[in-house]
Amino acid sequence: MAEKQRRKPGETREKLMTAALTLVGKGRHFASLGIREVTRQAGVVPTSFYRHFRNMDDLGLQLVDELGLVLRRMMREARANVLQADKLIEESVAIFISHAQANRSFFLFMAQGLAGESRAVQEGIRSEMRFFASELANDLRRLRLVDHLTDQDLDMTSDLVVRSVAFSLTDLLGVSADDDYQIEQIRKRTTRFLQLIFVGAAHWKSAG
Amino acid sequence: MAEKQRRKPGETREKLMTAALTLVGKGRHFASLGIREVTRQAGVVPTSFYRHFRNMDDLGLQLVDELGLVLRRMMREARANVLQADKLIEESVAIFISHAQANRSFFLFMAQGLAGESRAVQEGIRSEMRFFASELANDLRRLRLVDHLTDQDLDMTSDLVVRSVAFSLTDLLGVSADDDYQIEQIRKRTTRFLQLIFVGAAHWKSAG
DNA sequence: AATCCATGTGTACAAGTGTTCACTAATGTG
DNA sequence: CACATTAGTGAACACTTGTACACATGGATT
Repeated sequence: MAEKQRRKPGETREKLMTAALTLVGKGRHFASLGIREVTRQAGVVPTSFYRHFRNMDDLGLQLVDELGLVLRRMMREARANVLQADKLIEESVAIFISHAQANRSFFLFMAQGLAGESRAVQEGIRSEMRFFASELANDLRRLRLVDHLTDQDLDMTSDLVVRSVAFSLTDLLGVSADDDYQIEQIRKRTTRFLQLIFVGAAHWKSAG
Repeated sequence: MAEKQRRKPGETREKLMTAALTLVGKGRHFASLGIREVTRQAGVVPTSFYRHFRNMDDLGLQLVDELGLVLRRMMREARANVLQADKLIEESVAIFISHAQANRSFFLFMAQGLAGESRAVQEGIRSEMRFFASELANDLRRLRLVDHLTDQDLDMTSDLVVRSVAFSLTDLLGVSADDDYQIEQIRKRTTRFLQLIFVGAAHWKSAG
């Protein structure tokens, strides 16, 4: 019989989170996942679940935390790789798309969670997006590309940018991961969205 | 015992769809609803479900069709009520928000379906949004406010507008329906988003 | 008036669900 | 080394689930 096999601490915990993400990656919605289902996918007995999470919402919240890490990695890479200001938008979008592909399940979870069942998860994801937007605003301020904007207007612009990119995410996750043509279309369209927004920001007069 | 009580044709069908929406309105996610749960909410025996729908996805698809009607009503009202071009954005946003409040469950369903479990529902909602965007493009063309834009750029602008509004929807549905302050904030922010986009469109040069 | 069919009802069943409990082995701490 | 804690296991529970079946009934069609 299968004996207890204790391995690295937190390994089962990680297996459970990965299992949930895997199921989401297979097309399931997080809200419809059950404890037994997740433990089965993880190759663990159902009772083990309670050693690490109180319920599925709890697991979702911890996934949001990990999502935060993914987003921070993405920001860091963008900051490191986007050198020429004139290619800023194109390159940022490209980096975003490649990260979204590499962490497909994570971003699926994020897109689902925005209108998900758990209010806490919803709020967590929203909060991550706000953080992302505020970091973007800082970067833009630092680059001094939009000096004429008030802080408030800059925040609004960043917010709109982040939302637009997030929405493109749902486009991206809707097409199969190897449909290069469609992905290229999404990349182009997202780029143009952002360009349009920045043209607007360049000519924006506050309190208009 | 409760005898069969045949009423208007399609009444049970409607009761089932309303029941699903009601549950969504109560905070449940559509993907996590079950047949028994919906029939229970509708006050109908589980087997009745199969007289009208093959499964929950099927019910979802029919909800998307009804959602289309709601959107069309909203468009019609916007066209009838937005008279002065200079208040176009403000008034459209106001109409949108009031419709979103009046049909809260419908729009919750829409927000959920965008990243939902059923690919067909997802595609249906996306298709409704495309239609909405193309209608918006037509209206803008008719009003001759953005004459310098190519058809393609006009489509892109409309698309971005619809997406931004749709995202605001998730903000709106996240706050309680009688939190006037928050709703007013969302209204203002959405209005500014659209103004920013239109400033961008006004200064947009194609093939930039 | 006879018939058909769409739509309703009740019963049944096998499978899956969340959660509790008592038990056990590995690990970190004294 | 002894011991408390953590993290794994399997069996059991009371329910809920989707779906199939046989049957009833009202309205429409013939």
